Parts: sequence; structure tokens; C-alpha cells
Amino acid sequence: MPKRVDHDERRRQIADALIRTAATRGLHAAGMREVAAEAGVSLRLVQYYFGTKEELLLAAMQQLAVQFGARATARFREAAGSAGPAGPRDVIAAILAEALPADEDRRTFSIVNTAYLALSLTDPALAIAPLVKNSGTVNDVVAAQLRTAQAAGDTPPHLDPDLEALGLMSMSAGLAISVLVGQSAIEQAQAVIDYHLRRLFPAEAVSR
Amino acid sequence: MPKRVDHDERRRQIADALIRTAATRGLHAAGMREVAAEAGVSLRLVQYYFGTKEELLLAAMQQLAVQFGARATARFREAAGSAGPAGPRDVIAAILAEALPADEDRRTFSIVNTAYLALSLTDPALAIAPLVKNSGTVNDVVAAQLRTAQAAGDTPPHLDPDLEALGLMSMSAGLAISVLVGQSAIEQAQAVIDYHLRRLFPAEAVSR
DNA sequence: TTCTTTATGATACGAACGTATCATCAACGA
DNA sequence: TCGTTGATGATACGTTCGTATCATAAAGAA
Repeated sequence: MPKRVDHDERRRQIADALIRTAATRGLHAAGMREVAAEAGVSLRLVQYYFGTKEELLLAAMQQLAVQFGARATARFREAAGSAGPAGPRDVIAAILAEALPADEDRRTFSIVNTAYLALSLTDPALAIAPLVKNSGTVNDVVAAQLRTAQAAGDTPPHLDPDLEALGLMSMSAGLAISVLVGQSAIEQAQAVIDYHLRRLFPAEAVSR
Repeated sequence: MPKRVDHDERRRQIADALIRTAATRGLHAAGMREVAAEAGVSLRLVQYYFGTKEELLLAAMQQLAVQFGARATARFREAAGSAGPAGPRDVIAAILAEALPADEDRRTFSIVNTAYLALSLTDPALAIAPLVKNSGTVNDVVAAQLRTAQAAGDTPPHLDPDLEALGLMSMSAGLAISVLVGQSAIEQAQAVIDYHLRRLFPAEAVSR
């Protein structure tokens, strides 16, 4: 076999170029030619790894979800530090903070994620199922963490974990958009998040 | 003067056709030809009333905001009924309920509004300013109503009106998207809204 | 009637897009 | 060395889009 090349790595590079382009010029404006130029490869190669644009869009969407999960995990692992495993509050706080456009990378994620969301609402080719599944999984994780916290006595037992999880994640998504359009500052968004975290975990102090 | 025709009314009809088309096939896919067909007029007439597509997009965006305001106003006027003027809770509940895709009309609004939001993030031609201004105005109204309720003793004084208003509106927007993608049911979204309304107005009972 | 406005029809142009099709070159394992 | 695979280049096809340009018909106030 000649010329060993990591196909998955190449696909990731090209998908990253799409995400970068979509963050600045829009998802619909990110054409095959522009993605190729952003990735530093030829148009022919983009066609080589992704036969169709739809295939490229789907791959980039999935990659976006993977990146988010990895970053959130890394964040609450770091938050826990050497103090044993990460507690429910650390996990939830990490997920919520990761969804806010605090820096350039997360801003890119929020923009492209919003673009995919809007596109999925009307474009049947872009399956809405995986997007919902990813978001639903995060939702379930938050709800499970709340139940754990309730069992430990850190969260008031009268709260509905599923409803609170849905409310938290929805608020986080809404706050991200609010910050993106410049309607509110990132500090305000984080303040709202912190306020509701204090409401859900009244016994513990606010970290950071 | 020959042939009296209400220009504003015609523009409204065409803009409505754009909104209807954008709700089903997407905002970027809503071309001049398709809008003309949806409105039942010729392509030439669309060009006649809106010289540019950008002009049409801006007009439809503004119309979307006007429709939302009118519907929210009508809703809390009806909620108040003959029992004098509408209270702060009625106003806030009406705004939040109006933002949820409970029926076909409101679903259309949510879809197209989300599409505009995503498009504004990357398209400089579509001024983000009016969109932020509209959303910011609603935010201020909610905050003002909260302050009024605090003065009347219906809302706990330790709450920050601005932060609560931002959180409420953001959560409402996030819930709308959650319902649109089918992640959560409209009843769940309304339950989350009701829960937070009870938190903000603990003395009053839940209406409807 | 006459003139201006409203509206339609039939195209046409240039640009951009996704996609496809040639040939060609470099690299590396067998 | 040889053959397979990765990668590039140039280019072309068909479609769709926004926009522009003709001419023309209907309708109502002056």
C-alpha cells in the first residue's frame, strides 16, 4: 500500500475549514470552493473526501457536537482538579459555561451551531434527528446530575429535574444568542447562569 | 390620479408571502420568483415594490416584529379582560406565551425569526441593529413590569429586574427552538415558563 | 378621451453554485 | 522498479439566482 494518509484527519481538517468559513460568511455562503481555499487544499480534494456538499455539512455538524462534548468534559475535569471526581454542580456549570460565546472558539461554535439549527428547521436534507439527539443527550445528563445532587441533599427535593434541565439548557442557548447579537454582555449572561446555579445548589458557594 | 392602490398593503402582502415561504422552504431558498408565486403576483411586481431582495428581507423582518408586538398586546389586553388594566404578570405572561410556537402562526413566526437571527450573525447586509433594538425593547418592557410589581409587593425585592428579564426572554427563545426541533413538547415549555412565573410572582395564582 | 399609475409577460444577462470529467504528478509500499 | 493511492489543475456543464430591459394591457381620475 502506498502513501499512508489518515482519512479521518483530512476530513476533520476540511470540516474545520467549513466551520471556520461558516462562522464568518455564513453557512449557506460557505461553498465548496471557499472551503477548499480555507483548508488550503484544492476543490478537487474536497470533492474527493466529500462527494456531496450535504455529506460535508453532515460531517461538520457531527464534528461540532464532538468538539463541544470534548471541551465540556475537559472543563469540568479541570474544575474538579485533584479534589476527587467532578460533582454535579461542576458538570452542569461546565456545560452551561461551554455553551456561552466567551472566547473566539466558543463564539465560532455558537454561530455555526445556530446556523445549523435554523437550517435544520426547513431543510429536510439536513436531518434534524442527530441534532436533536445530541441536544437531548446533554439535557438528560443535566437532569441526571440534578437527581444525583438531590439524593445527596445539595439540591432542593421539590424541584423537577427534567423541567429544570430543560429550562437551564434553553436559557443557556438563548443567552448565547443574546450575547452573539450584542444585546447583552457575556458578563450579564454568566451572571444569569450563576444566579440560577445558586438557586439549584443553595448550599454550595459560587466557584470562580 | 389614476388607480388608487395602497402601496403599504401590497408591500405587506408580498412580505407575508416571503415569510410564509421562508417558514416552509427556508429563508435563503425563498427567492424572488417563489415569493411572487406565493403572493399570487408576477415577479415583475415584486421587483416593482421591492427593488432589491435585501429591501424585501428588511421589510419582512420589520413586519415580523410589528406582528409580534401587536399579537402580544392583543393577548394581554384580552387576559386583563374587564378587570381593569393589565397587570405586570399579564404583560409578561403574554409576551412569553406569544414567543412559543403553540400554533401554526406562532410556529411560522418562530421559524422565520430564528432564520433571521442566524442570518444576521454573518450577513452584514442584513443589519443586526434593528433586530437587537426590537429584542432589547421587549427586554426593557419586561424589566419595567418587574420593577412595577416589586413596588406593588407582588415580586420579591431581592430579585434583579434586568437580570431576570434577560433570563426570562433568553429562556423563552431557547424553549421556542427546543419545541421547534421537536426536542420538547409545547406543554413542557409552557410548564417551565409557568414555573418561573410562579417564582417571580409567588403571591398570585397561576391563570389559565 | 387622455394620461398616469398599476400590473403583466417574456426574456435575457452575468454571476455563482454544485457537480463532473478529463489528464497529470508526487509519493511510497511491495 | 512498479503500481496503487493521494493530490492537483484546468475546465466545463447545467441550474438557479438576482437583476435588468424591453413592450403592453387594464383601470380610473382629470
